[in-house]
Amino acid sequence: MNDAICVAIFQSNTGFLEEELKRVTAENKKLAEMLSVVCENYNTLRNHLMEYMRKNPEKELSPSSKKRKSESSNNNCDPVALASNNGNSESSSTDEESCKKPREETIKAKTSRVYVRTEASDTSLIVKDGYQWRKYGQKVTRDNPSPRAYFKCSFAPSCPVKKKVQRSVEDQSVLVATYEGEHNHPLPSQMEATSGSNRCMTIGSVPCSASVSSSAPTVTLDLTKSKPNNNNNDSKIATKPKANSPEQVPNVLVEQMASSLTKDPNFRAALVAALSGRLMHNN
DNA sequence: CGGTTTTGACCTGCGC
DNA sequence: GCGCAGGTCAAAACCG
Repeated sequence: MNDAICVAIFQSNTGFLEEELKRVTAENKKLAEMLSVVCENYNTLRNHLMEYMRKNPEKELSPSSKKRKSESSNNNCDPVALASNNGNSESSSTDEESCKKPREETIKAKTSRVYVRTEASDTSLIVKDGYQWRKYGQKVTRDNPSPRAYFKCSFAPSCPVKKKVQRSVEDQSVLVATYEGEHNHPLPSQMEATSGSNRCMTIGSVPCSASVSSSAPTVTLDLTKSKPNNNNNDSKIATKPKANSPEQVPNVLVEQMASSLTKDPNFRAALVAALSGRLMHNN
């Protein structure tokens, strides 16, 4: 009799574990698909850049008679940064260093840029990255008809991080978020996740969070899928016409980006928060 | 009522 | 020195 109970318990546990294994496998697959989408977006942008540069070979050299700062060349041609980086946003900072005054070098400890794809109809300049931001200004800049919004991190009063968000000139559905400085506090959503209530980080809803480390690749996120179902996410995320099929993405590149992402502590923290949040939610 | 957003004014750096 | 453009401030409006 006891044996029968033990067997029943064992079988139910096995079933549960199998179920869990299937779920984790599916989740793993989902993450791999997300990564390939990131690669795909990268390639799309790069192709756009190549095409653009082919069509306007000299335009780059004379954007306007006035070039106030190196940043202007840095800021408005996002795909340039993307492509020239070849997946490494460090090049943008080397650009800055090459032509920046020492004063700025000392002030700007770390800058990084994140590309977020949103609905074209979405006029808000909100990039959900897990942190709390307070908007302190908005300005229409010369090189871009869409306004640029200025944010400060409001989670910690002493946090020096600032963020600029502006729509890409090339693609209005892409938000370009430029981060300056480093957070001196943990990710708020991560804290919430560990306390059992993550507010916005779920894998299925595709990331409110993007890596902002300047040593990490520039990342394009696709938020056009507002809320795919957690469990049957078919991951047809990219909405733009495809320049490259996922099969064309070189494995080396995928691996390179994957390793860059996994090396980034911010990304890992966000991923852990998201996963733990989901697991807790499921259990 | 406190926090956030909006928005015009102001400050600052840069090119001419 | 002047004008322009980006960045920031701060008062008012807004919102939960």
